Amino acid sequence: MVSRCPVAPLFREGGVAVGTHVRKVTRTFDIRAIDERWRRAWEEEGTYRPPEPSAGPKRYVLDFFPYPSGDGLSVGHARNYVPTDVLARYFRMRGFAVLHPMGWDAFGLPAENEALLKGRHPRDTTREYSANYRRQLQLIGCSYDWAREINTSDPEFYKWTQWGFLLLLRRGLAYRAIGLQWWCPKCRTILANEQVRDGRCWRHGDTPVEQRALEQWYIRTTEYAERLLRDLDELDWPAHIKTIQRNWIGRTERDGTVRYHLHDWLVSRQRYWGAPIPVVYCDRCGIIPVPEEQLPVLLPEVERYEPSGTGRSPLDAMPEFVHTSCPRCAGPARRETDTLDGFADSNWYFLRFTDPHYASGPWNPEAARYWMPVDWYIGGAEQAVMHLLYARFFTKVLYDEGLVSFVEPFVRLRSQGSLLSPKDRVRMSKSRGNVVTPDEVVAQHGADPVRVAVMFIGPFAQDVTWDPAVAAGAARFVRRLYQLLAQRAKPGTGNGEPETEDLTREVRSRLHRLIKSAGEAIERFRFNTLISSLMTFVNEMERWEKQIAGTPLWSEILDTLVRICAPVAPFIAEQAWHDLGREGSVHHARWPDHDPALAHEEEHTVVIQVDGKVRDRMTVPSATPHEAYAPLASVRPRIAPYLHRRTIRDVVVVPGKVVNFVTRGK
RNA sequence: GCGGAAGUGGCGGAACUGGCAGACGCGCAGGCCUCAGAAGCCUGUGGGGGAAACCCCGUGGGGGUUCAAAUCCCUCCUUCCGCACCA
Repeated sequence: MVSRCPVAPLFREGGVAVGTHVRKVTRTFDIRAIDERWRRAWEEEGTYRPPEPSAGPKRYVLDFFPYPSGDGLSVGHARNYVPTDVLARYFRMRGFAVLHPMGWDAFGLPAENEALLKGRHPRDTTREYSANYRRQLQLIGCSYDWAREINTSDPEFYKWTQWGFLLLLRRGLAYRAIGLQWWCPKCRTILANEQVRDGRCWRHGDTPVEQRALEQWYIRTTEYAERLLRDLDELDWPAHIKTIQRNWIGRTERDGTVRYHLHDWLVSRQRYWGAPIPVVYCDRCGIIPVPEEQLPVLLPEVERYEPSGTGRSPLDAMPEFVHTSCPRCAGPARRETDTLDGFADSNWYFLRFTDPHYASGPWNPEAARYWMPVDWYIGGAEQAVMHLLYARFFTKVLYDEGLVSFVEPFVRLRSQGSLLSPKDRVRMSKSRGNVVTPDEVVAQHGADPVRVAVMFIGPFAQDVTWDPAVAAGAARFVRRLYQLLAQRAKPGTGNGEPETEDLTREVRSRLHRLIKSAGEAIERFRFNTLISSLMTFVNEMERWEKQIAGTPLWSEILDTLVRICAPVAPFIAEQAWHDLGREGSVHHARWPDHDPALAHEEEHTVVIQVDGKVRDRMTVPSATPHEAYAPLASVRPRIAPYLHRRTIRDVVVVPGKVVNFVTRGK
C-alpha cells in the first residue's frame, strides 16, 4: 500500500545564526522531498496501471509518441504531455478505465541521422535517449503505464510492421515502380514527397534535394483519397488541421475528371535504421513476400551502417543478409535491402498499445475492440499531413480487411501551441542554445509548479513565450495550495464556531461550482482557466479560513479540493491526502460529483442600466420573478434621478443578469 | 492572389449563448514583518477629470445592426498559418 511509505519531513527547519542571537526558525516547504517520495511510491505500487481485465466505460488518451532525441525534453514538450496527463488522471478519477501509454518512434531517419552525427550506433542512442525521456516524463509526474512501453525498433514490434506491409502487398496496395525521386544528398536516401519542403530536405533545411531515377516501393494511398477526404467531416479535430489535410489531398475538377493532388506514398528507404521490407526476389518466381511465420526479417547487427550514397541500402553490401532462398521454390533468391519509412511504424502503433506484448498477432483483437479508437490524441500540428494521413489510411485498409470495426483511428485531436524561448522568441532547440529543460525548472521549483506553469502560461493551442516569472508564480500558488490543504488542516486551528446556515450554503455552493467548472475546463482543454479557477478558489478559502477552519464544512472543502487538485498537482495532492489522514492514493480516489442544486447560485448580481449605461447593481434572490426587477431597480437612489421626468419607453430584463431602462426615442 | 485564424491594461491572458470589460497571474506602488535584506502577508493598480460622491473615455482603425457589441455584419490595417511557385 502507498500509505506504508516512509515519512519524510515536509518542512525543513531553517535558521541562520547572526551576531549574538539565533534568528527565529522559519519553516520551509520542501517540495523536492515530496516529489521524490511519491515518484518512487507510484512506481513501486504501479499506481497508474489500469485494472486487468479492464471493464466498463473506457478512455484512450494518447500523446503523439516521440522519437527520442539526444537533446532530451524541453519545457516545451511538457505543454503537450502535462495537459494530456491531467486529462488521463481526471478520467481515471471519474471511474473510467484509462489507457495512457508511452513509447518510442525509434526507427527512421531522424533517429539514424542523429546517431550518425554523434558517430554512434542508433541501437545504443535509442536505448540511452529513451531512458532519459522516460526519466524526464516521470520527473514531471506523467502517469503513463510503463508496463506498456513500446519501441518501434524492437523486433517484437517491427515484426508486425512488416506484417502490415505484406497486408498492403496482398491487397494490391503496394507496388514497385521506377520514378524520378527526390534524393537528399545528406540523408543519402530517397524522400517521400511530404518530406520535401521548398525543394529542400525536411531534416536538412539547408540542403536542396536532387532528382534520381530509381525503382522503389510505393503504397497506393491515392486509392483512398476520396474516403480520406470525406471522413474528415466526422472528426472532432482542429479546423486548420482538417484544412491542411483537405488541401493536401487536393481534389479538383479539370476536364470533367476528378483528380487528386495526393500522391502515392513512397516507402522505400536506402537506409539501415528501419524495418527491412519483407520480400525476396527470385529469378524463377519473381517478387515473393516473406511468409508471415518467417517474420520478422531481422535487421542484421552491423557496426557500419552509414548510407552508401550509391542509391542502395547498407544492407545491400551484406551478402549474408542478401542471399536467401525463395519461400516458394526454395531456389536461390535475393532479399529486398531497402527498409521501410518510419511512418510505417507510427501507422499502427496505437493498436499495439492495447496489448503491447501480444505474441499471436499485431494486436489482441479483444483488447483492440475494447480500447480503440483513440478518444483523445494530442500532439503538434507539424504532423498534420504525414503521420495523421498515413495512420488514417492504414486504419481504413484494416477496416476493409475486416480486422478493425472503425474507419478512423483518432476521434478527437488536439494540438498544443509551441513554447518559444524567452531568449529569441523562436522554438526551443539545443542547436540554437535556447532550451529551458524541465530538469532545471523542477530543480528550482518542484514538479507540480512546472505542471501548473505550462498550463497557466496561455491557452493550450496557442504559441506562447516561456516566462520564468510564471513558474515562480506557479510555485507560490502550489505552496499556498499545499498549506491550505495540509498545514492548517488540523481541527481546532480556526475558531471552529458552528457555521451559520447561510455561510455553509454559500461556501458549499462555491465548492460545487468549482467542481463543475474544473471538470468542464479539463474536457474543453482550457487548462489555463482551470488553473485560474483553482487560484481564485484558494484565494477565497484563505479569506474564509478564519471563520470555518476546524469545522466539518472545512473538512468537506479540503477533502473535495484535494481531489480536484490531484490531476493538476499530483505530488502535493498525494502528500496532502496522507496529511489529511486518508488511506491509499488520492489518484485512486473518486472525482467529486457536483450537485447542480448546490452549485446553483441563490443570489444574482443584477446590473441596472439606463439607456445602456451601467448605473447601479443590485443583489436579488435567484427566484425573483422577472416582473419584479423593474420596480425594485427604479426606486434605487442611484437610479431614480435618472428616471425622473423622463418617459420610460421600454424596459429590458434578462433574469439574473440585467435590467435596462430605455428612455431615449429612436 | 485565394482560404483560414487572430488583434483586449506595462506583460501573459479572462469574459460560456450579444448582458458588470480587464477574472487569474506577472510586474509595479504603498504598507506590515525584519537590525537589514530575502521570503511571506495586507492594500492599490485601464486612461482622464474630481476633495469626494461620482462623471467621461476605453477591447487594431472607420462604419453599421441592437435596449445592449470585445462578441454579430461591412470595410480597412496588422500578425500568424495553409494553399498557390516546388512536391
